[in-house]
Amino acid sequence: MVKIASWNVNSIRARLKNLIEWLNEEKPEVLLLQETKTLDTTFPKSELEDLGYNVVTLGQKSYNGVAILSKSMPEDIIYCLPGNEDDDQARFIEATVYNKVRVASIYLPNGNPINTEKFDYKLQWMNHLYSHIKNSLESEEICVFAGDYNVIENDNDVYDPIAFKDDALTHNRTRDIFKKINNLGITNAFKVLNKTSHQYSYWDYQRGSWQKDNGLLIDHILLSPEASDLLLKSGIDRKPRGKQKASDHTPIWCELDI
DNA sequence: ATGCCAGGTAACACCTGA
Repeated sequence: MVKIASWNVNSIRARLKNLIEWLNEEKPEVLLLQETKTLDTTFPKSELEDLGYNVVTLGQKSYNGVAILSKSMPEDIIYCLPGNEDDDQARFIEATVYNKVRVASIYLPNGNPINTEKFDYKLQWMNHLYSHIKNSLESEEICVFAGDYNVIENDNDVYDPIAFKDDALTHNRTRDIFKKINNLGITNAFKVLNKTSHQYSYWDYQRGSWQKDNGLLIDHILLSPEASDLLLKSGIDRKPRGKQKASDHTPIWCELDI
């Protein structure tokens, strides 16, 4: 059994204590990180290596940043979304773990406000991701595309759909590309096993959103058919969001029969 | 319409996030 988790930590350095505590409790074999917000040179690599993880990072100063932690040695690492080589934002890293599982850590652009170049950038980035996933599926490998998608797939994934109309996370153009990705033959690891609606992975720091459960489901683990065949369990671990100095996102995870 | 909160950077204010 291999447990693969994804967590937007909102700064690896600010979250290191919480992260180490969670790794010691949950012991995932693989963790995909987003919004590490620091350069590769200032990433707290040795602290995580001390827990038995191999660490590969794509860092950036202040913003973005993704990483892969794996108890097996990551191989065949790519540091950019294929076809998007001109991107200057650190939002994608992918590697092979356990000799046969292709895992990608994805930090998809937020895209707000709509009707700006930020939204165009998001849609363009999503189109590159669609092409990459389409190409990857042709390999018939075990593929796990996980991360902060910044997509609210439907109105059951948001506490107040009215408040999020005209938002880049719910916009029809955003949802249309996400639907196209899912229609390639992808399985959403959380949703396929957890049918209750309004289960969230993100709660704003503001307005007491956590206390009121005013959340969003925007973190997703998407599986290729070969990965879906191995899916045992999945879930969202709400515990870290309730701690002191929490990230605004909480980990999402799945277990594969490997 | 704006700030609410949190993090980073740089400098004690401003940017970004979702």
